[in-house]
Amino acid sequence: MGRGKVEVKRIENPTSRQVTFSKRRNGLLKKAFELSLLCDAELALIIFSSSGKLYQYASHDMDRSIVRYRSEMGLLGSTHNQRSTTIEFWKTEIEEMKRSTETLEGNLRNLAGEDLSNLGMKELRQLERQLKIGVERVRCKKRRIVSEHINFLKRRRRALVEENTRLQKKVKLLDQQQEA
Amino acid sequence: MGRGKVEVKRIENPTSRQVTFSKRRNGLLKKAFELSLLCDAELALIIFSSSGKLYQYASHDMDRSIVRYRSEMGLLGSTHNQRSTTIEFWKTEIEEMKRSTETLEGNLRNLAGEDLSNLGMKELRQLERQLKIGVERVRCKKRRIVSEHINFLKRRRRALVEENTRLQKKVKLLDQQQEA
DNA sequence: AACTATTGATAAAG
DNA sequence: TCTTTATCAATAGTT
Repeated sequence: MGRGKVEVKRIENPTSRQVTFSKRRNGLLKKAFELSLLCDAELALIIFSSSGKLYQYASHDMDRSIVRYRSEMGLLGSTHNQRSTTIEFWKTEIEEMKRSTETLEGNLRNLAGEDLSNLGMKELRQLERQLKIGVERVRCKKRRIVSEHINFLKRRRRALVEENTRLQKKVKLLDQQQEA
Repeated sequence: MGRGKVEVKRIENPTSRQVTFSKRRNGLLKKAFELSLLCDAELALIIFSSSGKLYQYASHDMDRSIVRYRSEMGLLGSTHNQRSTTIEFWKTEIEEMKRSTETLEGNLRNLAGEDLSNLGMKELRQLERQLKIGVERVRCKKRRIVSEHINFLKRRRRALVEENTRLQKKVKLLDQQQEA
């Protein structure tokens, strides 16, 4: 995709390697994001450039995904390690969880509109959109509840009207019997 | 890239979601491979389908990349603790963290307007209020950013106007000197 | 799974 | 690094 097809092998020219890295990295991150969103998948992507710089994308939370990966793999190749079933193991588990908790709390604060200091315009726009969607969903749910309640009341009223009619007839009948 | 552009949001139809997942997953894995090869980068990619199946790609070695990622992210201090603590203690710690994580995730889903099924009218009202506050805070922050930017531009403009005036004077002066 | 019409990604150039 | 443009690659919809 570009002018002339490219052979898939290490690009020797450092400059064009860097340029290509930058472009393709962005493309890959975008596609990772789209895949997770479109298909409701959990993605974790770690990229180290040849110069050692880190780039990453995690649809949910990097640490959680890593833990999930580990446990998934653990089930498959469980033969080998006696699992250093020691405090060390649990310690790392806890550290992972703590970090992921912090991330979650950060997201939560953002959604509550707190702690917006280090967000840029782009993030703010996205956040606003997300919040609006949330409001709309909540309103929708409220409407449904109200509507259901109204329907319930309507049915109840109809039943009462019918009951009433029946009783009136009965009364009339009884009156006639008494007159006779 | 396909017939008709596609909105980047969760595909509701399960069949086409699955098909798209399959196609895009392969595309993503291929691109990840190409990036690592072309640009000599270290890549680690973990994918969980919505049904929980694991797919992965690692240019070097998944565990190595994860370790590198962790060290890059700055392992939380956690140098070492006294060994006085028992495994039981850590276990309960973990249980607590898991529970708090679940709560946090629940709140997060609520705030995103997902999973409202077990909320009553009262909770919904509160949630809506919270979301509205969030939206207002985000808008406020946005306004502040825009306003600051405008002020910056105004200052800049004023400075330029002054500069301009000064230069015009200078030019006029030079012209007069030349004429003389 | 295979086929294409289209969109999307990106190599090269500026 | 950004933009533009020409081309190739990925894939959405269809069979």
